[in-house]
Amino acid sequence: MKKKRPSLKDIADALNISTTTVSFVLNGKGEEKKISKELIAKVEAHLKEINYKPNLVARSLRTGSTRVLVFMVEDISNSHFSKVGRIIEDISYKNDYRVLFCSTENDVKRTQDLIHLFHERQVDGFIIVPPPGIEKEISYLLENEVPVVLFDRKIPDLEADYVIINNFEGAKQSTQHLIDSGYKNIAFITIDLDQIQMHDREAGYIAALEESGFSPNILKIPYDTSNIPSSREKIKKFIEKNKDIDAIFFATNYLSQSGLKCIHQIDAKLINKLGIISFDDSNFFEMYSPTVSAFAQPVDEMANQLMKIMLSKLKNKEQGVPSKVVLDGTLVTRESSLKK
Amino acid sequence: MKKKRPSLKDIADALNISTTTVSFVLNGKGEEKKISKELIAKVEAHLKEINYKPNLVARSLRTGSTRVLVFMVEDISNSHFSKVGRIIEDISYKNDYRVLFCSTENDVKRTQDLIHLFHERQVDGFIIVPPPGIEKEISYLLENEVPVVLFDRKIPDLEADYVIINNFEGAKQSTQHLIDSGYKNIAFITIDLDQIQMHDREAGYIAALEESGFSPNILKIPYDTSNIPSSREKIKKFIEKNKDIDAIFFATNYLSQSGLKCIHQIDAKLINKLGIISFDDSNFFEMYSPTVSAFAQPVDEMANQLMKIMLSKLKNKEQGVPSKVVLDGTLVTRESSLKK
DNA sequence: TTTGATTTTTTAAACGTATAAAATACAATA
DNA sequence: TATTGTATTTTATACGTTTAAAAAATCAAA
Repeated sequence: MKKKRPSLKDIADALNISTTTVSFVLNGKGEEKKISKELIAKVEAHLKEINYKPNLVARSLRTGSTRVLVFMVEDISNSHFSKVGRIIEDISYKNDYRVLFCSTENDVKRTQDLIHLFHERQVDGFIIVPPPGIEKEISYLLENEVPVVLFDRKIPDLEADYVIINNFEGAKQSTQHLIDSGYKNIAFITIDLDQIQMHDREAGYIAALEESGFSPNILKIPYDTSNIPSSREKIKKFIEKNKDIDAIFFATNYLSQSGLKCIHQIDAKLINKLGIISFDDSNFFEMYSPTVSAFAQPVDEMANQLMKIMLSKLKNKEQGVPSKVVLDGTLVTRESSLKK
Repeated sequence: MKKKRPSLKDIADALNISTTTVSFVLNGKGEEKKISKELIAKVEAHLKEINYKPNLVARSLRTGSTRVLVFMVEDISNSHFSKVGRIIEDISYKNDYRVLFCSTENDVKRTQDLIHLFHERQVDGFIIVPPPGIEKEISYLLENEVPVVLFDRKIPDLEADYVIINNFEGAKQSTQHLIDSGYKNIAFITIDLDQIQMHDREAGYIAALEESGFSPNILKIPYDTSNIPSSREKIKKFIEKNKDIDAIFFATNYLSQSGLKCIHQIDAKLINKLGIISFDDSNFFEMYSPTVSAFAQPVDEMANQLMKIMLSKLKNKEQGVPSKVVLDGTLVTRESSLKK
């Protein structure tokens, strides 16, 4: 005795009216469609009584819209991304959209799968932090006129909307701050990925050093979520070998966290001698001792801009030139970057 | 000039055959349905050529199945849950299901929204870590014969399938281990939530102490993700006030992490005097210094059991008595729980 | 060249909703 | 009374699939 979920038809039959009428009332179009007050009341009462839940799959098929957006980032548990995600979720809710979150882990194959999974299920829009090599899938979405907004990094030569920050300036400013604090031997620890935002950060670091006549000292770690211990080994060796380093600029917040652990392991007192600054802020940094300085991305503004673009694309399917938004971050100076 | 995505009909028209034939080939039923080899080849070639992607919304409406499962946990960024999630995702993929992850944040309202969101979109099954107060929605799903498997904690008086661990035994064993290591004044720091697994852990702690004639010393922190600093204040005060404590048993891995930071802040050397053990393991624990002992849940087995139950429910919609699986965890002893 | 058997392909309906267009009811007007 | 207008409700179709059942095509035997 399998209980079938009631459909509009069942309700219509029970009340001896047409499905159209029920549908109008259900969608709050009763008045507009001039359904009589009594009938509206009757239908509403019945809907409530049986606790009717519409079949959104059927609705989506009919309307062509799922009212679902996808937010795909490198790692949703990274507080930088999850903060943006939370704001996006709020704005979406207010506009009657739901948001699905997922992590690409910077893996192309996985990202492709996710994009297809959601596109075939007709989600209405994508907000994506694109991993390297994903150009083709993004183009595919674009060709099919699916709203896409890139975030955190753009894809060169691709005419897509994006919201990013000025990575070069941010990195230059951060490095300059360390120089201003009196550090003279500033290392840069980054990820060995061919992504434009990483190149920009590196370039900003080098530019600041050159202006002051210092020379760069860079360590590149392979990006590999599954092998954190090995990255930590690399960082450790690097620090131990370069005894003259008096400050380190980490290119991402998770690198900083790994780095701090390494520093602690090498020598619990070492942290008090090194100047530290991180690209991207993290909750962790104001809890650590010493508190850690960071170049923070404008989380609120990014989320707002992303959703502004997304909502406008959802509204007018025909689109003009892509919006290319480049925001400035702010340097948050805490204890770790002050000369001791 | 909006480009419509091609449908089965379009393909059928282009090839001058019926949609049925196309559908059979698309679903690999060509041979079975005795479509001629040449026609199969022709259709397949065309499908590939236009890079056809079926509309899964339409398919779901027709078949009544989305082949999507939902994995709802307290916090997907907690490594305990994300490890289980990863295995579940693997098994699901092999069985042609996709998995959506989401965090309830232990919030009833949010969980209700999520359950409705997904149920109305006809997902095929739910694996849920139920927050307190969610009984009604779970019952609702059960009544509608939606496959649900609870995990991490059960709901008393609810006839649902679940996979949990023996929290009482785990806590007792962990406490006993501290006693065996020579600690005499063991505190228990837990979350002030009316959840059965928390009660069991507390009871296990108390039972072990009583057997050895020690008396319990318990701190309960309110569960509140948004207010981590305040919990840390509470822990800090508790430790500072109870100078005689020589060991602490934390009821969850995130409490342990907060706790470790507090201990470090109070006195960098304090960690070397205290015995520490955590319920639930974490990646963090083997990186910390000292490495942290934990009572680890059998992540692999839990995931396997969860999926075994889920897949069987998905197969035979009619179900007999619920599967109630209670697993044993294992004590992972590391440096932090050895007497110094 | 008809019959039957077999192979191959198509017709038609269904899933549950939304909505344009048509239909009905009812009152007011001429 | 017939006509027009307005208010209310329904009919019919579409969205893109899947699939039972019917139909057509092919071939072998009689």
